[in-house]
Amino acid sequence: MISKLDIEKFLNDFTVNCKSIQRKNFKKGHTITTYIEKRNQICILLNGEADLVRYDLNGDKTIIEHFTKNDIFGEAFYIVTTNNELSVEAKKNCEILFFSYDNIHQKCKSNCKFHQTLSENFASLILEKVMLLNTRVEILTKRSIREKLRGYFNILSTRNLSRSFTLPFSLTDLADYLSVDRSAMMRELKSLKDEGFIKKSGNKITLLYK
Amino acid sequence: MISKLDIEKFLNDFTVNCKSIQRKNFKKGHTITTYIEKRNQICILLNGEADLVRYDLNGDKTIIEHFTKNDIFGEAFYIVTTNNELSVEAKKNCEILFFSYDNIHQKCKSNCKFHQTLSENFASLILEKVMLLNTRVEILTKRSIREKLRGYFNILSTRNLSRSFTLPFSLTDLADYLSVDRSAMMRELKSLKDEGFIKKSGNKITLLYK
DNA sequence: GTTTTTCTGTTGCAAATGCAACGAATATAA
DNA sequence: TTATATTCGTTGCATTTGCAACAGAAAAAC
Repeated sequence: MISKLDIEKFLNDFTVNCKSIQRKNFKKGHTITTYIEKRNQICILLNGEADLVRYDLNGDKTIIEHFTKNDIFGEAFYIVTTNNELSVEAKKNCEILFFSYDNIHQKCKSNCKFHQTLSENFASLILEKVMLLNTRVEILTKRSIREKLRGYFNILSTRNLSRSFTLPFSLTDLADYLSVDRSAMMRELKSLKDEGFIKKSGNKITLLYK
Repeated sequence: MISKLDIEKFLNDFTVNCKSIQRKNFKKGHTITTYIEKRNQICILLNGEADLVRYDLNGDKTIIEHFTKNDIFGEAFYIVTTNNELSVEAKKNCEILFFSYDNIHQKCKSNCKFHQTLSENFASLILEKVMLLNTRVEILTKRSIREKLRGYFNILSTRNLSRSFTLPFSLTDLADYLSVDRSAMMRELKSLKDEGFIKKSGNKITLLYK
């Protein structure tokens, strides 16, 4: 089963000279791609950080997903409706691998080894995405900010095999990830601290009770 | 690309006598499976309806996913942590196909045609799940009940190629799907109706404005 | 056909959340 | 190093949302 890290390994081992796979660079702040038409595009973020964002009719911006190194994304995963105007924005300088879902299982003319490996392991790659999405849904379905925070902290704690962990992004972004108001979240963090459930210094959290 | 409907076709065409794929029936109200240990189990709901539910520490029940005919689910899609106690409950009599992720790509000894087809099309099956989850996340990230309702209605309307559509489940379940309080949602539905955004009779909705 | 259960529609009230705004602290760019 | 932008931490206040409760409608079970 291929993991996120293995992508890197394969890229190092085999030169990508296959025409159906493209590699591009984007500067911070630029738009990497938009989900408008159905081109079945799939992208892998090799380096940098990017957000999948939605702009509401009233101009409000919402971060739907946050991508880090080796994350997989693209409009191929979305049912594009006219109501959604989704785009992926580079939060730092990004290096992206583009290819199409349609030719993923086709034999590559240049007999490119990376293409072959990608095809063989595509299922596992998506499976990881499913797991991430399931985690996100489980947190988003919690009814209160407190429950969302505790749910997310528990996951981070389990992942880290420790009661202490560092948040993978800023508190501002955390509020976006949990889809709650930042100040309300800060208030709740303070309560959790005051009531002795967590210890917090900057972005480092320690769970005190189970 | 295999679709949900094709599963049915394959089941009709080929008898499933492969040992690594099991078929079981469950009566309404019974537990189909639990996500506790990591057995990499994958299930396909052939008939009936089921819910993936979570029981909180205080006993509250939350519906995380609702499955209908030919949906795919299972603990293989979850990062199981000790904090989650997830189980799948039959809401109606259910017929389920069980198999393991581990042996999905292994050659089946009985040379079973279904197994082979499943293996070849597994990626597409999961891809559909990703799309469903993305839709769900997009709705859950909306900040107000009104926005959630409008977002969901827009999706149903687009899917149906019409401004009128029937909700795929009860209003009680809709509240669960949107992860909001039912009475608060009813209040919001009433406002939407009173303000002329929608027309509603029972479970049939018509969008009046864009 | 009758009983039992679930679902719908509503409301008053309490509690949680979002909004706006601010200075201080950090981080990033020039 | 200084200037500029972003993030953090906090608060008062308005609004939304959740909770509890109930009666009638509809659906399911018997």
